[in-house]
Amino acid sequence: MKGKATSFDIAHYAGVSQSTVSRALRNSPLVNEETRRRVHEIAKKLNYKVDKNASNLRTQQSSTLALLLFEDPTEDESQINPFFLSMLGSITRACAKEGYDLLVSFQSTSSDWHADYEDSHRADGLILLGYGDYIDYQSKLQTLLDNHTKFVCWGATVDNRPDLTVSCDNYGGGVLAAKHLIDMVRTDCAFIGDASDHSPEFFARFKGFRDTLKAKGIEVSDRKMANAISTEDSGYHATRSLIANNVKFNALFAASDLIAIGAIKALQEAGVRVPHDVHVVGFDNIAAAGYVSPSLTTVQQNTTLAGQMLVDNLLTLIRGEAVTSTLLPPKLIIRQSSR
Amino acid sequence: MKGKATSFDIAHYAGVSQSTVSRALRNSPLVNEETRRRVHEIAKKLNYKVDKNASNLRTQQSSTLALLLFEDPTEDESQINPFFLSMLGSITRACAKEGYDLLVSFQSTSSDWHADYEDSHRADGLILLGYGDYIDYQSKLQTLLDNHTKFVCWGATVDNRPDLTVSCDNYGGGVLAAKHLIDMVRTDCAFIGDASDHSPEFFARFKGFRDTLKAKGIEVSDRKMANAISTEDSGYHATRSLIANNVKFNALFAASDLIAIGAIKALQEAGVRVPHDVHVVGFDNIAAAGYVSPSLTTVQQNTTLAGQMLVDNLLTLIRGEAVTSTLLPPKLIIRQSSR
DNA sequence: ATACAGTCTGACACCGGTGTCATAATGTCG
DNA sequence: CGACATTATGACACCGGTGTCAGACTGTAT
Repeated sequence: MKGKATSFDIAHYAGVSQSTVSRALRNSPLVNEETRRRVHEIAKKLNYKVDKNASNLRTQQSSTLALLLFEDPTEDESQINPFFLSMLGSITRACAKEGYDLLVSFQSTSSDWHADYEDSHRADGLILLGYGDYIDYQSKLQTLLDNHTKFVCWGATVDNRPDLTVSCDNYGGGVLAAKHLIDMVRTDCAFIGDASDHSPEFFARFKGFRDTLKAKGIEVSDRKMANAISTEDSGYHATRSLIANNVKFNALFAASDLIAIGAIKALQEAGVRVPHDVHVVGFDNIAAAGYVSPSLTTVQQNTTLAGQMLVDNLLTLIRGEAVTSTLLPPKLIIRQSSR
Repeated sequence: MKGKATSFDIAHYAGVSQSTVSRALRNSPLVNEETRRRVHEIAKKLNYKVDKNASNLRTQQSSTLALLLFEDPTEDESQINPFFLSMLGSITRACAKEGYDLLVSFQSTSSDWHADYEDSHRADGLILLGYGDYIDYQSKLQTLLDNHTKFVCWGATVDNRPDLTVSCDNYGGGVLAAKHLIDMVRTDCAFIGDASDHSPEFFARFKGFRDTLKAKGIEVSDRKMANAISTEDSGYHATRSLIANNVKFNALFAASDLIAIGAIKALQEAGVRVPHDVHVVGFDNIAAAGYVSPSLTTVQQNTTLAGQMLVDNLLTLIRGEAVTSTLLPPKLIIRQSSR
């Protein structure tokens, strides 16, 4: 036997037609039980596997989803945002559970992601994962919509299509962080992240935080805010600039754990004690949050559930059914950095 | 225009045959420059993308690699070994660089991984990633060999086929760890990992470690060894059992960083100071190694290079050429846990 | 015996490309 | 002008399955 066995080979050995083999292997009720058993047996002996390309071509679907990861570029390309990695894990498992394969692809935020995975029938739908909105992000999403490409987004919203987004309740997370600091009587708060709508997720976290303090009559002044993207380095430098500007605060809310970790490092280097002098709260609950010293209080996003919802919603869309906007509840994890 | 455009649609608009369209799109030198331009233009306008299934079916290859991740089962399924995640990142990037797609799949170690990705023409080759050897691992690899499936392994060896393995020089890494502890005059060493050939990678690390100490006339007694799989929890409990047995040591070598992190926790809980009382050295250099307190001295595996080599070697095999066994040099990263 | 429903199977078109072969059109040279 | 190489194109089989349709066969009611 040269090359791989085909359904014709099985047909030959079983003494039936290829059509019958195809039906038997898919357990069609049309075939006789005895025939079905014989075909399965021979298939197993020949180590036969259905050719996915032929099958997909005929049925016009691929049983495959594509995960497109958009990342802020970092100096060290091999380091991936741990939060996304965690999502990747849960998405992979969710796909497996639903019997779908997963194609993974990193997209440089600058590059022209043609997102041709679905057009080329490599995948039935796309999962878009990444912070914020990049150059042309919305217009590219619009192209996807125009092409009737099925996709769901994590975090970032799609104009007029809230149903395509699965996201953590970032605003609610910001509220949790603020309430916790109010409980701890630490209301002279700084914020590090991106308080513009350039990065919608970070902005929502900030708004929830700010609004909650405001309700208590406390303002977060512009002086106490610094921009950062979600890397340790960026958080470190943003915090240093606050310190250099002689900004005073007794609590700090970071838009992500990586930022918070960088912030703690900058604070400690400046001789500021955490949590004694400054309470720090992060966002995401990445693994490292439990390892840093002091361990980091943070707002947890349930990545397991998130991955499951992304896959579920996408599959629903692919089936042509409607989905509703999905907002996942955040949860405060209190650790040493704020007590 | 309902549905997606096909090459026939383009042929129609361009006033040429479908054959010519196919050739033009692949920039065959056979087609006239002017025709080629017109076809490309129309294709772009129609948002045409080659149907991968049709193309793959005809050419009998998929431009896709499959990554199969084997993990020791943990209680929290969503947490993936960070070292593997790091590998995943570098493999993804390496694939993209070579113009290949990547299918990612988690395999429960217990489940029957038919590894049918290649048989079903979903992927041209497999990358196997996981510690150690599981039930039937070698026999399953043998099945792959029998089926002429192209694959490469990380770490674990394949009987009689060293060329199919890309791996860190685990033995050399163990040597580095031992030499470092000798330099620090901490030679009363414990080892936590798996000092049996059940887990070949861990065993090699141990051998390099043990042999180096032995050359200095120092024995690592069985009493000072405890088994653990690569989780923080497992490292924690293994260390507690050493402490409970009243085993004395002033240095500890852990077969992985996760084990080391669990070990440090157990030591600290028992009132043992790290590094003052016990020096700790890990293996992998996962991100958390830099975050824990004290930060962890460890043997770094170059995951970027490893991912690249895995992909390169696999592609070489797919081209039908020979590859040689690949061993990557480890590097010692000295941090606070050993000084 | 005839009609008819139910069960099972084979023939065949089809999915959308790719590769081969034949051939038309044009140019070149003796 | 005929022989021949060169260039550009179309026709067509093919990859390996899936879905439709027709029909053979069996059993049961009329």
